[in-house]
Amino acid sequence: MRPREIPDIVIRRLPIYERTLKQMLDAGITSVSSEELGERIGVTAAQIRRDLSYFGKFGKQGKGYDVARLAEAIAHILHLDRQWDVALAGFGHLGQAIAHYRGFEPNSFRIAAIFARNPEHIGQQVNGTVVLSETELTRVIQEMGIKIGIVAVPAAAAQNVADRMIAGGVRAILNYAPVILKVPPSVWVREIDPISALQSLTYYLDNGDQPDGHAAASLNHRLATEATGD
Amino acid sequence: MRPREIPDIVIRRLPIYERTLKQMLDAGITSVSSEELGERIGVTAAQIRRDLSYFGKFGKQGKGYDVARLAEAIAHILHLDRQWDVALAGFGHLGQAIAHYRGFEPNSFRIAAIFARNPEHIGQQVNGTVVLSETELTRVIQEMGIKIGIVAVPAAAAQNVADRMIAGGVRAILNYAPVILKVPPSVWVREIDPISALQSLTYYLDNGDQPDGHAAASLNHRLATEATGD
DNA sequence: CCATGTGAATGTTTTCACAGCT
DNA sequence: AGCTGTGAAAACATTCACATGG
Repeated sequence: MRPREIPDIVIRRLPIYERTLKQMLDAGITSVSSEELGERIGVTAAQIRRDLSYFGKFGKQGKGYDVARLAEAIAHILHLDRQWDVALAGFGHLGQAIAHYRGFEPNSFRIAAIFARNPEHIGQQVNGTVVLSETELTRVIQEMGIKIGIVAVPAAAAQNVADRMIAGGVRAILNYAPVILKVPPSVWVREIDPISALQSLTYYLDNGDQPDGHAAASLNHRLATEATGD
Repeated sequence: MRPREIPDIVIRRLPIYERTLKQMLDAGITSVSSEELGERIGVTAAQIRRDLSYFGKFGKQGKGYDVARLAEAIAHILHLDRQWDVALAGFGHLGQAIAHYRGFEPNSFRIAAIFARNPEHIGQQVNGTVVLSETELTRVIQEMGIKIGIVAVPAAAAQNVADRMIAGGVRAILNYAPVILKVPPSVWVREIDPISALQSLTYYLDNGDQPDGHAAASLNHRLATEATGD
């Protein structure tokens, strides 16, 4: 029998838990209750306890959770206790911002390959990674065994780039292009879509309504929407 | 009595419907069934019909929907039938990528003010918008009547920037910083969090599991993930 | 006959509330 | 006394399935 199916919505909350625990650890906090953690994150204590219960028992009754231990446990569940090579396709303003971002390395990722179409970009280096021609995309991804791709090319090129990443062995894609990618069932996609996010925010503006269910919607809403960056 | 409360999850799907309809229009398609639209987007036909039913009747039995008319109706619901001024805080690699992005104008937004801390950036122009000192943030936002802010500053500065945007009158924030912003109930926040997205993807990699519920999870998952406001 | 719009059924996620352990 | 982990209940979201109207 299967260990029980874990809802994707739960998986999407775990990185926030892990990040918050690491921040607490940096602040010298070594123990935390679900109540306290929930307050920092903006979710209920019950939700945190329920989410964690899918994976085991990490707390001590009457005491709470050991911050370091729980952070490690979640990192392990998410396979963050190793470094993942990522392939970046696209080197326009967005791709360059992604390539320069220093938040990947401390969080288990490394931009291990960058692909551009513009000949002027090919050969440039960012953080020690050389920009390659996008014609090499499938081959290099395959040879390097890369399983994660970031699509930061214009909408019109996104599906083609995704297809070629998948042909090279990519199984997870972070898509910044405003397009719904068609991928086989073995491939996971998360969308980063700031325009959609803004367009849904305007619904609540200027019509005199107060948003309601505000606090509750917070993290869940974010997780549901997967958004984008830019 | 209130017109009935519309779930935020529904609001978050509308921009995708609108975008897809506009793409179809560009392709010369003038009529569409919920079945066909759902297939393009990756959701069920029933979901599209249910979502639209919160707002009225837009289709013709036996015929489907008029693409242009439905796109306009959704744009109207989301208040996209006007242009929204947006304030951008942060002008590092990410902020510059956002400032240069050409996708705002055609989608009802305009980066109307940019704020930086680095003196070398202040005074620069991007698409006709001058970069101002972040010390001016609250005053300028207030004077310009800006209601939407984009936070693209380092994590440590994000809460302070958000507070000052809100003091200036901002009611909706797109947050790129990896921090949970604390905001009053009258303010909505959506998170753009690529690191979290990647960290949830790795759960599914390398453990031999096939993703399941994949197709169904797609759009909903993305929507669920974005978080915020509340 | 086709496809919408929607009650009813089903499925999923969150919250309640408390037994049980420290 | 305090807080976890979890059955059970409630709330929420999706899908079914069909009456209805073009």
